[in-house]
Amino acid sequence: MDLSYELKKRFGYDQFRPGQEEVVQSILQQENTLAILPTGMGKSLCYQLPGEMLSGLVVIISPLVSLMEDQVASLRKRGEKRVAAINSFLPQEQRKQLFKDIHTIKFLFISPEMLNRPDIGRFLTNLSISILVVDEAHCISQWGFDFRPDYLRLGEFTRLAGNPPVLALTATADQQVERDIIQYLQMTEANVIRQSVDRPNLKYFVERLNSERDKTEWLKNRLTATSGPGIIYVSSRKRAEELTRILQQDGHQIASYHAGKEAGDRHIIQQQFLSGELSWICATNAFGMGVHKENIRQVIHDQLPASAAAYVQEAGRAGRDGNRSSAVLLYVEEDEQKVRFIVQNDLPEESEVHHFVAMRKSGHTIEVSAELAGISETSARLIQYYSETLTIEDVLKTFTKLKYDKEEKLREMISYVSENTCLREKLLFYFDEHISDRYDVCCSVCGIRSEDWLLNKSNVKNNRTLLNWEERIELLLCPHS
DNA sequence: CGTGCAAGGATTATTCCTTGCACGGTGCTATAAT
Repeated sequence: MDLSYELKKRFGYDQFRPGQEEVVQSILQQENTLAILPTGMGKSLCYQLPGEMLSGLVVIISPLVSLMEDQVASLRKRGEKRVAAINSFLPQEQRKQLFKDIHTIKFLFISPEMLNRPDIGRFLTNLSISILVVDEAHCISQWGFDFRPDYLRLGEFTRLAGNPPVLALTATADQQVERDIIQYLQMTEANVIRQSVDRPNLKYFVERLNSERDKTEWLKNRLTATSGPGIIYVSSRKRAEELTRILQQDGHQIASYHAGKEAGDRHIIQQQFLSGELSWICATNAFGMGVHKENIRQVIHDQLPASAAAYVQEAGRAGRDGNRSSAVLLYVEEDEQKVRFIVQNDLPEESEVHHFVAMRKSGHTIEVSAELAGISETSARLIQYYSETLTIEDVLKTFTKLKYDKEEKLREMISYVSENTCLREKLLFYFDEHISDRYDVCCSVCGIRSEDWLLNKSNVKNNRTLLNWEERIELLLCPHS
Protein backbone atom coordinates (compact mmCIF):
# COMPACT_ATOMS: atom_id res chain seq x y z
CA MET A 1 0.00 0.00 0.00
CA ASP A 2 1.34 3.43 -0.88
CA LEU A 3 1.06 5.29 2.39
CA SER A 4 3.06 8.28 1.14
CA TYR A 5 0.38 8.88 -1.47
CA GLU A 6 -2.37 8.74 1.17
CA LEU A 7 -0.36 11.07 3.40
CA LYS A 8 0.10 13.61 0.63
CA LYS A 9 -3.49 13.38 -0.57
CA ARG A 10 -5.17 13.66 2.81
CA PHE A 11 -2.75 15.74 4.86
CA GLY A 12 -0.52 17.44 2.32
CA TYR A 13 2.72 16.21 3.88
CA ASP A 14 5.55 14.82 1.77
CA GLN A 15 6.91 12.47 4.36
CA PHE A 16 6.25 10.86 7.71
CA ARG A 17 7.95 11.88 10.91
CA PRO A 18 10.03 9.22 12.66
CA GLY A 19 7.85 6.37 13.89
CA GLN A 20 4.59 7.52 12.30
CA GLU A 21 4.60 5.24 9.27
CA GLU A 22 5.37 2.18 11.35
CA VAL A 23 2.44 2.96 13.66
CA VAL A 24 0.04 3.52 10.76
CA GLN A 25 1.15 0.27 9.10
CA SER A 26 0.69 -1.64 12.32
CA ILE A 27 -2.86 -0.33 12.77
CA LEU A 28 -3.79 -1.00 9.15
CA GLN A 29 -2.70 -4.60 9.75
CA GLN A 30 -5.21 -4.73 12.61
CA GLU A 31 -2.50 -5.09 15.24
CA ASN A 32 -2.74 -3.76 18.77
CA THR A 33 -0.20 -0.98 18.87
CA LEU A 34 1.49 1.00 21.63
CA ALA A 35 3.24 4.05 20.21
CA ILE A 36 5.65 5.93 22.44
CA LEU A 37 6.59 8.97 20.39
CA PRO A 38 8.16 12.05 21.95
CA THR A 39 6.43 14.97 20.27
CA GLY A 40 2.78 15.70 20.61
CA MET A 41 2.39 17.03 17.13
CA GLY A 42 2.83 13.86 15.16
CA LYS A 43 0.71 11.59 17.29
CA SER A 44 -2.79 12.48 16.15
CA LEU A 45 -1.84 11.67 12.58
CA CYS A 46 -1.23 8.09 13.73
CA TYR A 47 -4.98 7.53 14.12
CA GLN A 48 -6.31 10.16 11.72
CA LEU A 49 -4.68 8.69 8.64
CA PRO A 50 -5.68 5.03 9.14
CA GLY A 51 -9.06 6.24 10.45
CA GLU A 52 -9.71 7.97 7.13
CA MET A 53 -8.64 4.91 5.18
CA LEU A 54 -10.64 2.32 7.12
CA SER A 55 -14.41 2.05 7.27
CA GLY A 56 -16.03 2.26 10.68
CA LEU A 57 -15.91 4.56 13.68
CA VAL A 58 -12.70 5.71 15.35
CA VAL A 59 -13.26 6.07 19.10
CA ILE A 60 -10.67 8.23 20.85
CA ILE A 61 -10.47 8.10 24.62
CA SER A 62 -9.13 11.38 25.89
CA PRO A 63 -8.29 12.43 29.46
CA LEU A 64 -9.32 16.09 29.30
CA VAL A 65 -12.36 17.82 27.90
CA SER A 66 -10.13 20.67 26.72
CA LEU A 67 -8.00 18.19 24.80
CA MET A 68 -11.08 16.77 23.07
CA GLU A 69 -12.17 20.24 22.04
CA ASP A 70 -8.70 21.00 20.63
CA GLN A 71 -8.68 17.79 18.60
CA VAL A 72 -12.20 18.33 17.30
CA ALA A 73 -11.27 21.86 16.25
CA SER A 74 -8.09 20.76 14.49
CA LEU A 75 -9.89 18.01 12.56
CA ARG A 76 -12.61 20.45 11.49
CA LYS A 77 -9.98 22.94 10.44
CA ARG A 78 -8.43 20.29 8.22
CA GLY A 79 -11.81 19.81 6.55
CA GLU A 80 -12.96 16.68 8.38
CA LYS A 81 -16.47 17.50 9.60
CA ARG A 82 -17.49 13.99 10.72
CA VAL A 83 -16.28 14.69 14.26
CA ALA A 84 -17.96 14.77 17.67
CA ALA A 85 -17.15 14.67 21.37
CA ILE A 86 -19.29 13.20 24.13
CA ASN A 87 -18.73 14.89 27.46
CA SER A 88 -20.59 16.78 30.15
CA PHE A 89 -20.54 19.96 28.05
CA LEU A 90 -22.78 18.35 25.46
CA PRO A 91 -26.41 18.88 26.53
CA GLN A 92 -28.65 15.78 26.89
CA GLU A 93 -30.74 16.69 23.86
CA GLN A 94 -27.73 17.00 21.61
CA ARG A 95 -26.30 13.76 22.93
CA LYS A 96 -29.49 11.94 21.96
CA GLN A 97 -29.38 13.52 18.53
CA LEU A 98 -25.74 12.52 18.14
CA PHE A 99 -26.61 8.90 18.93
CA LYS A 100 -29.29 8.96 16.24
CA ASP A 101 -26.83 10.39 13.71
CA ILE A 102 -23.85 8.32 14.81
CA HIS A 103 -23.42 6.82 11.32
CA THR A 104 -22.47 10.30 10.07
CA ILE A 105 -19.53 10.44 12.50
CA LYS A 106 -16.01 9.21 11.77
CA PHE A 107 -14.05 10.39 14.84
CA LEU A 108 -15.71 10.24 18.24
CA PHE A 109 -13.95 11.64 21.33
CA ILE A 110 -14.99 10.47 24.77
CA SER A 111 -13.73 10.38 28.37
CA PRO A 112 -13.15 7.06 30.18
CA GLU A 113 -15.88 7.96 32.67
CA MET A 114 -18.45 8.42 29.92
CA LEU A 115 -17.34 5.31 28.11
CA ASN A 116 -17.83 3.25 31.27
CA ARG A 117 -21.41 4.37 31.78
CA PRO A 118 -23.44 1.25 30.99
CA ASP A 119 -25.93 3.02 28.69
CA ILE A 120 -23.24 4.74 26.63
CA GLY A 121 -20.79 1.84 26.62
CA ARG A 122 -23.44 -0.61 25.47
CA PHE A 123 -24.53 1.72 22.69
CA LEU A 124 -20.96 2.05 21.40
CA THR A 125 -20.13 -1.66 21.59
CA ASN A 126 -22.89 -2.31 19.05
CA LEU A 127 -21.21 -0.10 16.47
CA SER A 128 -18.51 -1.07 14.05
CA ILE A 129 -15.36 0.41 15.59
CA SER A 130 -12.34 0.52 13.27
CA ILE A 131 -9.78 1.71 15.85
CA LEU A 132 -9.99 2.25 19.57
CA VAL A 133 -7.50 4.99 20.37
CA VAL A 134 -6.30 5.76 23.89
CA ASP A 135 -4.68 9.17 23.80
CA GLU A 136 -2.19 10.08 26.55
CA ALA A 137 -2.22 6.41 27.49
CA HIS A 138 0.22 6.86 30.38
CA CYS A 139 -2.83 8.18 32.27
CA ILE A 140 -3.77 4.53 32.79
CA SER A 141 -0.69 4.10 34.93
CA GLN A 142 -0.39 7.63 36.27
CA TRP A 143 -4.04 8.20 37.22
CA GLY A 144 -5.84 4.87 37.02
CA PHE A 145 -4.74 3.35 40.33
CA ASP A 146 -5.33 6.25 42.68
CA PHE A 147 -7.21 9.02 40.94
CA ARG A 148 -9.41 8.03 38.02
CA PRO A 149 -10.15 4.31 38.34
CA ASP A 150 -12.27 4.39 35.18
CA TYR A 151 -8.94 4.20 33.37
CA LEU A 152 -8.53 0.65 34.68
CA ARG A 153 -11.87 -0.43 33.21
CA LEU A 154 -11.08 0.33 29.58
CA GLY A 155 -10.13 -3.29 28.93
CA GLU A 156 -13.69 -4.40 29.63
CA PHE A 157 -14.94 -2.08 26.94
CA THR A 158 -12.36 -3.36 24.45
CA ARG A 159 -13.55 -6.90 25.03
CA LEU A 160 -17.26 -6.03 24.80
CA ALA A 161 -16.64 -4.08 21.59
CA GLY A 162 -15.31 -7.27 19.99
CA ASN A 163 -11.60 -6.47 20.31
CA PRO A 164 -11.07 -3.83 17.65
CA PRO A 165 -7.40 -2.92 17.14
CA VAL A 166 -6.26 -0.73 20.02
CA LEU A 167 -3.87 2.15 19.48
CA ALA A 168 -2.35 3.50 22.70
CA LEU A 169 -0.47 6.79 22.28
CA THR A 170 1.88 8.49 24.70
CA ALA A 171 5.01 10.61 24.77
CA THR A 172 6.70 8.92 27.71
CA ALA A 173 6.35 5.47 29.20
CA ASP A 174 8.93 3.59 31.24
CA GLN A 175 8.79 -0.22 31.41
CA GLN A 176 6.25 -0.24 34.22
CA VAL A 177 3.93 2.22 32.47
CA GLU A 178 4.22 0.15 29.31
CA ARG A 179 3.24 -3.02 31.17
CA ASP A 180 0.27 -1.27 32.82
CA ILE A 181 -1.01 0.06 29.50
CA ILE A 182 -0.82 -3.35 27.82
CA GLN A 183 -2.39 -5.14 30.77
CA TYR A 184 -5.27 -2.76 31.45
CA LEU A 185 -6.18 -2.34 27.79
CA GLN A 186 -5.97 -6.12 27.37
CA MET A 187 -3.69 -5.61 24.37
CA THR A 188 -2.74 -9.14 23.43
CA GLU A 189 0.38 -9.35 21.28
CA ALA A 190 0.92 -5.62 21.33
CA ASN A 191 3.23 -4.12 18.78
CA VAL A 192 5.33 -1.60 20.72
CA ILE A 193 6.87 1.23 18.74
CA ARG A 194 9.21 3.19 20.93
CA GLN A 195 11.53 6.10 20.30
CA SER A 196 14.36 6.96 22.65
CA VAL A 197 13.68 9.45 25.44
CA ASP A 198 17.23 10.74 25.08
CA ARG A 199 17.38 14.34 23.94
CA PRO A 200 20.90 15.63 23.23
CA ASN A 201 19.77 19.26 23.19
CA LEU A 202 18.19 19.03 26.65
CA LYS A 203 20.60 19.12 29.58
CA TYR A 204 19.74 18.20 33.16
CA PHE A 205 20.74 20.06 36.30
CA VAL A 206 20.20 19.64 40.03
CA GLU A 207 20.65 22.66 42.30
CA ARG A 208 20.95 21.83 46.01
CA LEU A 209 19.74 24.68 48.17
CA ASN A 210 19.03 25.27 51.86
CA SER A 211 15.53 26.71 52.13
CA GLU A 212 12.38 27.79 50.35
CA ARG A 213 13.65 31.37 50.46
CA ASP A 214 16.82 30.35 48.67
CA LYS A 215 14.72 28.78 45.96
CA THR A 216 12.79 31.99 45.51
CA GLU A 217 16.05 33.97 45.34
CA TRP A 218 17.48 31.49 42.85
CA LEU A 219 14.43 31.83 40.64
CA LYS A 220 14.53 35.61 40.82
CA ASN A 221 18.13 35.62 39.68
CA ARG A 222 17.52 33.00 37.05
CA LEU A 223 14.67 34.86 35.36
CA THR A 224 16.68 38.05 35.39
CA ALA A 225 19.77 36.46 33.89
CA THR A 226 18.31 34.04 31.35
CA SER A 227 15.54 33.94 28.80
CA GLY A 228 12.36 31.96 28.47
CA PRO A 229 10.02 30.71 27.33
CA GLY A 230 9.91 28.48 30.37
CA ILE A 231 7.80 26.59 32.84
CA ILE A 232 8.27 26.60 36.62
CA TYR A 233 6.64 23.58 38.23
CA VAL A 234 5.62 24.04 41.87
CA SER A 235 3.95 21.74 44.38
CA SER A 236 0.98 23.81 45.49
CA ARG A 237 -1.49 26.31 44.13
CA LYS A 238 -0.51 28.75 46.84
CA ARG A 239 3.16 28.60 45.93
CA ALA A 240 2.24 29.13 42.27
CA GLU A 241 0.36 32.32 43.13
CA GLU A 242 3.07 33.60 45.46
CA LEU A 243 5.98 33.00 43.14
CA THR A 244 4.10 34.53 40.24
CA ARG A 245 3.45 37.68 42.26
CA ILE A 246 7.10 37.99 43.29
CA LEU A 247 8.42 37.45 39.78
CA GLN A 248 5.87 39.83 38.29
CA GLN A 249 7.21 42.51 40.61
CA ASP A 250 10.58 42.01 38.95
CA GLY A 251 8.90 42.83 35.65
CA HIS A 252 8.65 39.34 34.15
CA GLN A 253 5.84 38.27 31.87
CA ILE A 254 4.61 35.40 33.98
CA ALA A 255 1.26 33.93 35.02
CA SER A 256 0.20 31.12 37.31
CA TYR A 257 -1.70 28.04 36.23
CA HIS A 258 -3.40 25.41 38.39
CA ALA A 259 -6.65 23.48 38.74
CA GLY A 260 -8.10 26.06 41.13
CA LYS A 261 -8.43 28.58 38.32
CA GLU A 262 -11.44 29.03 36.10
CA ALA A 263 -11.37 27.02 32.89
CA GLY A 264 -11.63 30.24 30.88
CA ASP A 265 -8.62 31.80 32.60
CA ARG A 266 -6.61 28.63 32.17
CA HIS A 267 -7.36 28.66 28.47
CA ILE A 268 -6.36 32.30 28.08
CA ILE A 269 -3.11 31.81 29.98
CA GLN A 270 -2.19 28.78 27.91
CA GLN A 271 -2.89 30.70 24.69
CA GLN A 272 -0.80 33.65 25.84
CA PHE A 273 2.08 31.34 26.63
CA LEU A 274 1.78 29.67 23.23
CA SER A 275 1.72 33.00 21.43
CA GLY A 276 4.67 34.39 23.36
CA GLU A 277 2.78 37.12 25.19
CA LEU A 278 3.80 35.36 28.38
CA SER A 279 7.37 34.11 28.64
CA TRP A 280 6.87 32.11 31.83
CA ILE A 281 4.22 29.90 33.37
CA CYS A 282 4.32 29.05 37.06
CA ALA A 283 2.20 25.95 37.41
CA THR A 284 1.28 22.84 39.34
CA ASN A 285 1.33 19.54 37.46
CA ALA A 286 -2.05 20.51 36.00
CA PHE A 287 -0.15 22.25 33.21
CA GLY A 288 1.26 20.50 30.20
CA MET A 289 -0.91 17.85 28.63
CA GLY A 290 -1.83 18.86 25.11
CA VAL A 291 0.48 21.87 25.16
CA HIS A 292 2.44 21.88 21.92
CA LYS A 293 5.03 24.60 22.13
CA GLU A 294 8.29 23.91 20.34
CA ASN A 295 10.55 26.64 21.69
CA ILE A 296 10.36 26.16 25.46
CA ARG A 297 13.94 26.79 26.64
CA GLN A 298 13.69 25.95 30.31
CA VAL A 299 11.72 23.75 32.65
CA ILE A 300 12.48 24.43 36.29
CA HIS A 301 11.15 22.31 39.15
CA ASP A 302 10.68 24.10 42.45
CA GLN A 303 10.07 20.71 44.09
CA LEU A 304 10.54 16.98 43.54
CA PRO A 305 8.13 15.32 41.12
CA ALA A 306 6.54 12.08 42.34
CA SER A 307 8.42 9.81 39.94
CA ALA A 308 11.14 9.72 37.32
CA ALA A 309 8.51 9.08 34.66
CA ALA A 310 6.66 12.24 35.70
CA TYR A 311 9.93 14.19 35.72
CA VAL A 312 10.99 13.09 32.26
CA GLN A 313 7.54 13.94 30.97
CA GLU A 314 7.51 17.44 32.47
CA ALA A 315 11.14 18.25 31.75
CA GLY A 316 10.71 16.88 28.22
CA ARG A 317 8.41 19.75 27.36
CA ALA A 318 11.55 21.84 26.88
CA GLY A 319 13.47 21.97 23.63
CA ARG A 320 11.19 20.20 21.21
CA ASP A 321 12.58 22.40 18.43
CA GLY A 322 15.98 20.78 18.93
CA ASN A 323 17.70 23.93 20.23
CA ARG A 324 19.56 24.28 23.51
CA SER A 325 17.35 23.79 26.54
CA SER A 326 17.70 23.04 30.21
CA ALA A 327 15.82 21.15 32.90
CA VAL A 328 16.72 22.28 36.41
CA LEU A 329 15.53 20.64 39.60
CA LEU A 330 15.80 22.74 42.77
CA TYR A 331 16.22 20.54 45.81
CA VAL A 332 16.01 21.12 49.54
CA GLU A 333 16.31 18.05 51.74
CA GLU A 334 12.95 18.53 53.46
CA ASP A 335 11.20 18.32 50.09
CA GLU A 336 11.26 14.55 50.32
CA GLN A 337 8.79 14.56 53.24
CA LYS A 338 6.56 17.13 51.60
CA VAL A 339 6.18 15.16 48.39
CA ARG A 340 5.69 11.95 50.34
CA PHE A 341 2.84 13.50 52.28
CA ILE A 342 1.04 14.81 49.21
CA VAL A 343 1.46 11.60 47.27
CA GLN A 344 0.57 9.18 50.06
CA ASN A 345 -2.17 11.18 51.69
CA ASP A 346 -4.92 10.63 49.15
CA LEU A 347 -5.03 6.87 49.66
CA PRO A 348 -7.53 6.03 52.42
CA GLU A 349 -6.53 4.52 55.79
CA GLU A 350 -7.78 1.13 56.92
CA SER A 351 -10.36 2.58 59.34
CA GLU A 352 -11.69 4.87 56.61
CA VAL A 353 -12.13 1.93 54.25
CA HIS A 354 -14.12 0.00 56.87
CA HIS A 355 -16.22 3.04 57.72
CA PHE A 356 -17.04 3.75 54.07
CA VAL A 357 -17.91 0.12 53.30
CA ALA A 358 -20.19 -0.02 56.33
CA MET A 359 -22.05 3.08 55.18
CA ARG A 360 -22.48 1.61 51.72
CA LYS A 361 -23.86 -1.60 53.22
CA SER A 362 -26.45 0.31 55.17
CA GLY A 363 -27.74 1.68 51.89
CA HIS A 364 -26.19 5.14 51.55
CA THR A 365 -25.11 6.46 48.15
CA ILE A 366 -21.39 6.77 47.35
CA GLU A 367 -21.48 10.52 47.95
CA VAL A 368 -23.27 10.30 51.30
CA SER A 369 -21.10 7.40 52.46
CA ALA A 370 -17.98 9.38 51.63
CA GLU A 371 -19.26 12.33 53.62
CA LEU A 372 -20.19 10.14 56.62
CA ALA A 373 -16.83 8.36 56.56
CA GLY A 374 -15.04 11.70 56.25
CA ILE A 375 -13.13 10.79 53.08
CA SER A 376 -12.66 12.54 49.77
CA GLU A 377 -14.76 11.85 46.72
CA THR A 378 -11.66 10.39 45.05
CA SER A 379 -10.98 7.99 47.93
CA ALA A 380 -14.60 6.88 47.89
CA ARG A 381 -14.50 6.15 44.20
CA LEU A 382 -11.31 4.14 44.63
CA ILE A 383 -12.72 1.98 47.42
CA GLN A 384 -15.87 1.54 45.38
CA TYR A 385 -13.88 0.45 42.34
CA TYR A 386 -11.60 -2.02 44.11
CA SER A 387 -14.33 -3.52 46.30
CA GLU A 388 -16.38 -4.43 43.25
CA THR A 389 -14.02 -7.32 42.52
CA LEU A 390 -12.03 -7.73 45.74
CA THR A 391 -12.73 -8.64 49.36
CA ILE A 392 -12.14 -5.92 51.96
CA GLU A 393 -8.90 -7.62 53.01
CA ASP A 394 -7.64 -7.53 49.44
CA VAL A 395 -8.75 -3.92 48.99
CA LEU A 396 -6.64 -3.02 52.02
CA LYS A 397 -3.73 -5.04 50.66
CA THR A 398 -4.07 -3.22 47.35
CA PHE A 399 -3.81 0.18 49.05
CA THR A 400 -0.76 -0.98 51.01
CA LYS A 401 0.82 -2.13 47.76
CA LEU A 402 -0.01 1.17 46.03
CA LYS A 403 1.60 3.12 48.87
CA TYR A 404 4.67 0.93 48.58
CA ASP A 405 4.84 1.49 44.81
CA LYS A 406 4.55 5.23 45.29
CA GLU A 407 7.37 5.14 47.81
CA GLU A 408 9.53 3.23 45.32
CA LYS A 409 8.87 5.83 42.64
CA LEU A 410 9.71 8.64 45.03
CA ARG A 411 13.00 6.85 45.81
CA GLU A 412 13.93 7.08 42.13
CA MET A 413 13.78 10.85 42.42
CA ILE A 414 15.65 10.89 45.74
CA SER A 415 18.41 8.92 44.12
CA TYR A 416 18.32 11.25 41.13
CA VAL A 417 19.03 14.31 43.28
CA SER A 418 21.40 12.75 45.79
CA GLU A 419 23.61 10.23 44.05
CA ASN A 420 26.68 11.35 42.26
CA THR A 421 26.16 9.75 38.85
CA CYS A 422 25.37 11.35 35.52
CA LEU A 423 21.78 12.63 35.56
CA ARG A 424 21.10 11.79 31.97
CA GLU A 425 22.42 8.26 32.44
CA LYS A 426 20.19 7.80 35.48
CA LEU A 427 17.04 8.98 33.72
CA LEU A 428 17.78 6.76 30.74
CA PHE A 429 18.34 3.87 33.14
CA TYR A 430 14.79 4.25 34.47
CA PHE A 431 13.61 3.89 30.89
CA ASP A 432 15.79 0.82 30.38
CA GLU A 433 17.99 2.67 27.97
CA HIS A 434 21.74 2.90 28.11
CA ILE A 435 24.01 5.69 27.11
CA SER A 436 25.53 4.80 23.79
CA ASP A 437 27.82 7.77 23.61
CA ARG A 438 28.91 10.32 26.17
CA TYR A 439 28.83 14.03 25.58
CA ASP A 440 31.44 16.40 26.94
CA VAL A 441 28.62 18.71 27.83
CA CYS A 442 26.10 16.65 29.72
CA CYS A 443 24.63 17.56 33.13
CA SER A 444 25.44 19.21 36.45
CA VAL A 445 26.99 16.05 37.84
CA CYS A 446 29.24 15.74 34.79
CA GLY A 447 30.32 19.28 35.47
CA ILE A 448 28.58 21.89 33.40
CA ARG A 449 26.68 24.80 34.82
CA SER A 450 23.28 25.57 33.40
CA GLU A 451 24.20 29.24 33.04
CA ASP A 452 26.95 28.24 30.64
CA TRP A 453 24.76 25.91 28.64
CA LEU A 454 21.84 28.29 28.32
CA LEU A 455 22.18 31.43 26.36
CA ASN A 456 21.92 34.25 28.82
CA LYS A 457 20.25 37.51 28.06
CA SER A 458 23.42 39.41 27.27
CA ASN A 459 24.63 37.15 24.47
CA VAL A 460 21.32 35.93 23.11
CA LYS A 461 21.12 38.69 20.52
CA ASN A 462 24.50 38.02 18.97
CA ASN A 463 24.68 34.25 19.13
CA ARG A 464 21.59 32.30 18.29
CA THR A 465 23.25 28.91 18.44
CA LEU A 466 26.53 28.44 20.20
CA LEU A 467 27.08 24.81 19.25
CA ASN A 468 30.52 23.38 18.77
CA TRP A 469 31.18 20.82 16.06
CA GLU A 470 30.60 17.81 18.35
CA GLU A 471 27.18 19.07 19.35
CA ARG A 472 26.29 19.78 15.75
CA ILE A 473 27.07 16.17 14.84
CA GLU A 474 24.98 14.94 17.77
CA LEU A 475 22.04 16.93 16.54
CA LEU A 476 22.51 15.68 13.01
CA LEU A 477 22.60 12.07 14.12
CA CYS A 478 19.71 12.53 16.48
CA PRO A 479 17.44 15.20 14.96
CA HIS A 480 14.88 16.34 17.49
CA SER A 481 14.01 13.00 18.98
C1' DC B 1 5.97 15.82 57.96
C1' DG B 2 7.28 20.75 57.32
C1' DT B 3 6.13 25.49 56.36
C1' DG B 4 4.11 29.86 56.98
C1' DC B 5 1.13 32.74 59.04
C1' DA B 6 -1.91 34.60 62.81
C1' DA B 7 -2.72 35.08 67.46
C1' DG B 8 -1.07 35.53 72.04
C1' DG B 9 2.01 36.85 75.63
C1' DA B 10 5.99 39.32 77.52
C1' DT B 11 7.20 43.59 77.84
C1' DT B 12 7.64 48.79 77.80
C1' DA B 13 9.45 49.89 71.81
C1' DT B 14 6.71 49.27 68.35
C1' DT B 15 9.57 44.67 68.56
C1' DC B 16 10.55 39.74 69.64
C1' DC B 17 9.57 35.24 70.60
C1' DT B 18 6.54 31.15 71.32
C1' DT B 19 2.60 28.49 70.37
C1' DG B 20 -1.07 26.72 67.60
C1' DC B 21 -3.31 25.73 63.56
C1' DA B 22 -4.31 25.32 58.62
C1' DC B 23 -2.59 23.68 54.52
C1' DG B 24 -0.52 20.66 50.90
C1' DG B 25 -1.95 17.72 43.04
C1' DT B 26 -3.88 15.75 39.05
C1' DG B 27 -10.46 15.60 36.41
C1' DC B 28 -14.25 13.47 35.10
C1' DT B 29 -19.36 13.67 36.22
C1' DA B 30 -23.63 15.18 38.45
C1' DT B 31 -28.17 18.00 37.45
C1' DA B 32 -30.12 19.47 43.19
C1' DA B 33 -31.98 24.53 44.78
C1' DT B 34 -31.89 29.73 44.05
